Amino acid sequence: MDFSRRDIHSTEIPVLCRSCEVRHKGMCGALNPDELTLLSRHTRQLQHSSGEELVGESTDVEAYDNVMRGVVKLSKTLEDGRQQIVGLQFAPDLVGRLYATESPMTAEAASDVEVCRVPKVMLERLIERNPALRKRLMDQALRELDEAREWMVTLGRKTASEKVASLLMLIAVHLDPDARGDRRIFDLPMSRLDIADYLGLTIETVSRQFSRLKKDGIISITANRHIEVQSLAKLQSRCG
Amino acid sequence: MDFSRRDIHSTEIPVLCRSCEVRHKGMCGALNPDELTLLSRHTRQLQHSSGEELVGESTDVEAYDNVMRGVVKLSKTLEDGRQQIVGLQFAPDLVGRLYATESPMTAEAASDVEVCRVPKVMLERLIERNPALRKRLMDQALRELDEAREWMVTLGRKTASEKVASLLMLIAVHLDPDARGDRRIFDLPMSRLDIADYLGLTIETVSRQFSRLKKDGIISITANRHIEVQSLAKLQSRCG
DNA sequence: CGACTGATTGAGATTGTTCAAGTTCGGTGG
DNA sequence: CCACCGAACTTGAACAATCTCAATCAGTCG
Repeated sequence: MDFSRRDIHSTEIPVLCRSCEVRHKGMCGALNPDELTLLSRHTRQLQHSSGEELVGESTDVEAYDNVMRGVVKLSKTLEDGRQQIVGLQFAPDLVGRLYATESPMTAEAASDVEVCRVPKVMLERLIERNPALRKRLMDQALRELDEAREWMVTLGRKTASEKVASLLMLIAVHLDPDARGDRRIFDLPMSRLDIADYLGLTIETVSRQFSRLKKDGIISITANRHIEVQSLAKLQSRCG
Repeated sequence: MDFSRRDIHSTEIPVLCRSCEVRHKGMCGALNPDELTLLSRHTRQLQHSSGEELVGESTDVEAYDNVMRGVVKLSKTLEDGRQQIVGLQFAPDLVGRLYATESPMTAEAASDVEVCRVPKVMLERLIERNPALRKRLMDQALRELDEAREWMVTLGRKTASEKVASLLMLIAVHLDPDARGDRRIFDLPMSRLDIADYLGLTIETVSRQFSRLKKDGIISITANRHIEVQSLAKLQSRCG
């Protein structure tokens, strides 16, 4: 969203993975110079605009994507079309189910996104040889599992209003983990429909809950996507 | 449930981990004879009766539990007491959040349970040295993540009736993965309240859905817990 | 046999959905 | 710059699903 909407689809851009500022926190931070050089010869930095699919549900996986910028949503769909978003991935997460030949879900750019695409076998060989990398990916899997279970509580036991508050909280925290103070300003990286699909609600219910949070002075919204959280503490108190 | 309800609480029984029949599929299957011997000197086989807590939410973890028999439920609770079950673990799963000092959830015996308890540091050292073990635990984490996401779809997007059918399906498959044919007979390893907490429903709704499945001839229930699935295919068709 | 726990059933209240208008936003072309 | 357009969002009213509360039933334990 903070990204001029050029009409680019999956455009390669000539930048190496190693030059990315998020690298030390992500996968690449576990690699030594030789490995980075090796990797850079096999990876491509790609841009996807909002809505583009990175990997389809039940399709073969031939590469993993390291998120450099933007937000990727993971979703699953029932036969009749009902959809559930089962995870959001922010930089510097690695997108893709390790070791699976078939993706258990769809990965799609929620906002405009920049990723570093690594061939599947390439990464898996690297994991074999590099314990630090292996540990990082293990930690990511465990963290994602924690988050998935946390979200199960939200889906199963919270009211619509608590669900919406919880999502705003989640995004506020993920988009700017180091921010201080009680206020937050950010752009939602997803549409109302995405939000509804994440929360297990309809867009109408989501909209009503946003209106209520506005009326109660906890947030203000401009241009549909631009959110100002007046008080994280008050928002937290609505999360159930 | 298939276990006489003696009043035993966390009783030690003098059997080594290596002697268990499930070992080749679980963690211990990745160990060589030396490691097994080493392990057997530091582990204890324990029995827990239904309802006993193995690990409390937000408490320190000092050991992991390898499930040998029975079902362990993982749950999280909101401040006001609303509870959500976020996972079920069957033999030969390892219970416990790897590498965390504090457990993100409660682990509790859903049925009477037998576990092999391994000290935390002991197992973590073993993981360092044994790539096969590491891979198994990585695979378990990834599988649990898949299951958690699968369940998010159920929680977020399925109707009460589909939720109940999905749970019966899940249990039928897990309790007897190798069974053939279209019928299944098993004992529910959990109470109606547990089921409700797993599905994000109330016990009344769960009960009504069971009654409906009975009326429609898809299952029959005796003694509250004993389930006969007349047709897995029909049950599947109700899973959404 | 009573008391107790867990499960079922019913009736009414509540929450969230559905369907049907409106409204706002962002882009496009005159 | 403004009018127009489609997509995304909001709002309202009726409806349906699920919850809540209360009564009843079944099985178990003393």
